[in-house]
Amino acid sequence: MPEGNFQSRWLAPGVDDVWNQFLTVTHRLEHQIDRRLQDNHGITHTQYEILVRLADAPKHALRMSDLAERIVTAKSAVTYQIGKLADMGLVERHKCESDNRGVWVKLTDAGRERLEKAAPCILSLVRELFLDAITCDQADELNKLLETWAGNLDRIERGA
Amino acid sequence: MPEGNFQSRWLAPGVDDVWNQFLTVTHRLEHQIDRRLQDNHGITHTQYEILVRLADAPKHALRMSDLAERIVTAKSAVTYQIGKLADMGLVERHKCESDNRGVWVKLTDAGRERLEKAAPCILSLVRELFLDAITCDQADELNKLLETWAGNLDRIERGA
DNA sequence: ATAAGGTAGTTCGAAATTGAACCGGATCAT
DNA sequence: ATGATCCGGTTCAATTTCGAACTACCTTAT
Repeated sequence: MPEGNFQSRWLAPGVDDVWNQFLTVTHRLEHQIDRRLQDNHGITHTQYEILVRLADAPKHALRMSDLAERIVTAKSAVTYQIGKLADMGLVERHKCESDNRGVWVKLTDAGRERLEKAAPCILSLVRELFLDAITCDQADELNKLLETWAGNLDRIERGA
Repeated sequence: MPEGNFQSRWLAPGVDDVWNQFLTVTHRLEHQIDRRLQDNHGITHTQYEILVRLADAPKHALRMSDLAERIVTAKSAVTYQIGKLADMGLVERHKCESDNRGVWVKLTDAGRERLEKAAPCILSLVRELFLDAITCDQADELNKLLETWAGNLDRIERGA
């Protein structure tokens, strides 16, 4: 650390930029998606994600914990959001027969409709911003990277 | 949409997975970083980012607005966080001579020290999780993608 | 059977983020 | 210069998130 200058390049040059760019870009992506979803369809990105997960699930229903795991948030946040979505009529809670502690969350018809209306809008944005820039080869490459990162995260989360 | 089944594959197969994985992985990455930073160094990821930006800036100082732009949050959030960091003594506010409305935020010595202690910890995590998985070629490739995405975001933010 | 420990979900309080409203201080026209 | 407008930053209320504590239920071992 010569002449009192602060160490501003933290990693190998170039690599350090990748990380910074990565953070910035992901923030900006989330921002844009959130804004468009909110403006045009009255739901947040989190809520949209919940609807998508439910739509993808068999019988369009999931347990609270599964939902929490899939959208990567605290259980309490899921309780909160499902409360809001239920108030909007987009989702319903059902008793779980096999486990009396459990709750099934099910997409309602209104929820499905809302999602079907929102999805094209948001997907066109995702394409425009994110996917159109990627060739098939790059998508494969990126996918490999994401798998690796996911694996690393599994390991760390287990180990820590 | 045959036999009432919901359209669960939104994009071309594979591509759609990339997007989902991308969201999940970024969330999990942020989570891990936040947790480690909080547990070991008593600052949040946002606060860490602010310290880094200040350290990188000439004279270790930035204007509030610049900071807001760089860490991609609302101005009010920056006001809030700088308040906290100032309470912790990691940062100082200074009058701006050239513009009496303005505020310079400057890293204090304590702030620099805190950052120097936290950086290796968080960087080793970033390496372990994120960077070690990348070859130089992949880093270049990823960098190109990020540039493109950033460009797209510029365009959209301008246009919308 | 029953006690011990684990799990599902909610509740609660604290912290963070946002957008809108606001307050000067600048800037630019006439 | 002076009035209109713009810009930097703060304040405020509303929303969201998190973690810890809690309740109720399940599971397992003895």
